Amino acid sequence: MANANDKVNQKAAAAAGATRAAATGAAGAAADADFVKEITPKNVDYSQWYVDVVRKAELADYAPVKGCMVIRPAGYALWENYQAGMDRRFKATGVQNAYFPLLIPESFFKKEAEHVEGFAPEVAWVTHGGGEELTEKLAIRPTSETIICSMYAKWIKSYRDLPVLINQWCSVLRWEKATRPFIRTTEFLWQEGHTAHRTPEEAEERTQMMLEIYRDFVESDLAIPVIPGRKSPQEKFAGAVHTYSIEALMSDGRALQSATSHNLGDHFAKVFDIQYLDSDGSLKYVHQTSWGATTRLIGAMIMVHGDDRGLVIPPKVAPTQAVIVPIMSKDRETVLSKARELRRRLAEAGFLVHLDDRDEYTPGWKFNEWEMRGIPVRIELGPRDVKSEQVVLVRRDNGKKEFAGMAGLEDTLRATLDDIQSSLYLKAKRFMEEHTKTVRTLDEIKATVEGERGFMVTGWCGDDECEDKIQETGATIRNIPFGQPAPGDVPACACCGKPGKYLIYCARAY
RNA sequence: CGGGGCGUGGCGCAGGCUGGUAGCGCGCUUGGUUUGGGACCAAGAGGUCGGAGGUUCGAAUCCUCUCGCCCCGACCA
Repeated sequence: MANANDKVNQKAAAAAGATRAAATGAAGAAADADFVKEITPKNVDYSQWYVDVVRKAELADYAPVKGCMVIRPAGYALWENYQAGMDRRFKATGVQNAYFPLLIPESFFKKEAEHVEGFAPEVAWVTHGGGEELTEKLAIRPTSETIICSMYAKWIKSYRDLPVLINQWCSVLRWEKATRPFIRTTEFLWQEGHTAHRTPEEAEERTQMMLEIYRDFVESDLAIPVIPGRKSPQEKFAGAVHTYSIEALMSDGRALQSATSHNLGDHFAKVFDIQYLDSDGSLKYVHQTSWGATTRLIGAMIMVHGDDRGLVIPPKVAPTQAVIVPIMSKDRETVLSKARELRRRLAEAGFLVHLDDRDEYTPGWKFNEWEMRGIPVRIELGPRDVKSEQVVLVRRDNGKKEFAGMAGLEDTLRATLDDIQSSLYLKAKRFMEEHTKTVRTLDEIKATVEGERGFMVTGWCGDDECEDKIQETGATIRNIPFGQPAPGDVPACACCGKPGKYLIYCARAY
């Protein structure tokens, strides 16, 4: 890593002198390498690029404990915006927030057989407290179904108590073997929604409703296109009847499960004895759902939109939407007071705007710095602009510069941010489409996984053995997308060649 | 958990083979000149070389163990 990085930087530094003179003021993607230091280019080492972006943009840093990371203010501000975007949508459907304990008694955890089996390998246990060994060890929650179900059993008595729609924002712990910042860490932040319903139909409706909320949030706010669908039985949540997911495609061609929604049926209700008296006088088990999204979505945003200059944040979730960089060469006070006035104006208009009036850095340094941090729009304001009542607007997504009149700047900025938001989505969507191909055989899957990667669309007979064979190629069935073709139009199974039962999306996944 | 790579001031690295008590660039501090794409000059501060043992008169360097990070695979959000 170090050697590759070093060589690249030397090369970039050498090239810089030659090209910098030629690249006058006009910014462009072609000039990328000249200005980027400290970030390994994507095509040299993608993983290193990712880690470099995380650290240089100060989103996170490694913590003293293996697999754990510190989410720094720049990263946490993103998460707060994600939370706001999702929380608002959850509440609009009647969901309320609550908080359940971190520690779960072993006996609770063991009740649902499939659930234990699925999570056992990655659970951390508390065995001592107050200097003494505990009589029953306590699991640090890897997910909260069990503790929440135990409470639902106490709270739910009548059909009039239903539905119960509760969500909690918290962190969970899963002892992972290989970790990467945001994508997979030992402890991670998430939300987990847990609902209880009167009928299976109502539970199923909620399961799909929540997946649709995730799809809407991820596509609208994070500008990441996704494939919504159902997980294969092998890939579903441990203890669920079935699981739905939204799958996104990262810019290295690997898929990332971005959120999941589970129909738990009455599996947990039966082992936790969550029964209600229905209007017909009979005792019935509730039907449940759970659904979650995590800080992994930050990793998705980095990998979908980021480039060799660093982070690119979609305006809708950007903690800072525009940064004003004053050029204070001469007439310092005039420029600065104009910049302050501009900041106030834009803030009053509702924009998240920052004025970088630090004296110790040159404008050029600030340009690079804010690009690395992914701020959607830069507003340059110099003596010439003050005279002509204008500013220079520079877009992070494509580097384009334009002059904008000081009057009506609010409208221009609004339109620019909107355009960046939709451009990012369209660009990602185009990438996903260009990296989605139809395959017919295992060999084709294998070749694709080892080659250009991306999504592979094919048919599947539904047998576990065939899914296992797909997994041996390094790819997995990401999901069975909604909107399946008519039974006769499903392609043949890529493994056994028998008539396909499902159209599936496969990919090498994170 | 297997295979590979790397741990040396805040960051990136050199030194290691051939042991002699640590150096470079960036950053940081102070002063000055600068400011439209990572400015310049001068003077400074900062390191028990990841950790623990061992070999040796002497260890960043050699040996053993250990911890961490990164990459590639198997499992997961």
